Amino acid sequence: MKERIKVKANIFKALGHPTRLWIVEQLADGEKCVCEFVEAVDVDFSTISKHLSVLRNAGIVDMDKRGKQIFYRLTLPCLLNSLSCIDTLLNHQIQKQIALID
Amino acid sequence: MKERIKVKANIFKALGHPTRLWIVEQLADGEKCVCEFVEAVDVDFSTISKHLSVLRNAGIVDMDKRGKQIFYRLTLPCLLNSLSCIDTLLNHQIQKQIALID
DNA sequence: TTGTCATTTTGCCATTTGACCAAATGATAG
DNA sequence: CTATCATTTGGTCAAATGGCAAAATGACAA
Repeated sequence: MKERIKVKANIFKALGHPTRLWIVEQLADGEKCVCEFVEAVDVDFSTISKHLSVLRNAGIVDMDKRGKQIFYRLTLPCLLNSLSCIDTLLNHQIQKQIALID
Repeated sequence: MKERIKVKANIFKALGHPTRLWIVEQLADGEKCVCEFVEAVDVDFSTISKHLSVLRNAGIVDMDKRGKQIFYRLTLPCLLNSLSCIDTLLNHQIQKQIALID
């Protein structure tokens, strides 16, 4: 009961960083190699690796080693689709921020 | 695009703390007074208050002042219902943890 | 109005946790 | 062995957490 909510909060926490959320969204299309992430983001190689390990520990992604490269994929592809309410919330937030600028 | 993902990550981050996630789940039934949270959790009044402000800033809850008390409610009640995939993920995680103990 | 109590938020401080880079280590292909 | 791809470790700086005390806010009585 208490343990359950901790594990669940940990899943959300893992998604609660722009770079990690971006990685997860990239994986919506299918698996990707670590090197692809590194090319696209302007941070150190080790930083991406660390973010991937956070996602792994939260159980959001799985890894698959093939040859020299390591490929990551979502453990549950439904993850992003099921968050439509979060998107509604997001749109509210964006509107609010725009209102603040005006 | 980049701003969008930051705001979205912030919503997840807000949900990524056991106490805050617990609060959000309590609000599934409807609005609650701050004092009700404090009674149920063994932390300082100010700690709950701060968690509530994090949820407010993320746009997850709204507040409503009535008399001496302040009532909080979910801005979008769909929030909890739409997270079924997270629950599946959670069950996987729980199973994994149980497996580690055995 | 003035004072007081109850409810909640804020400010300040100490501790912990998280993020990032750089260097070191591990694993695998050629 | 060497080169390549990825993770781990160490150190440093920023952010999050939580407790305590003080400040706001509103209700209510004198």
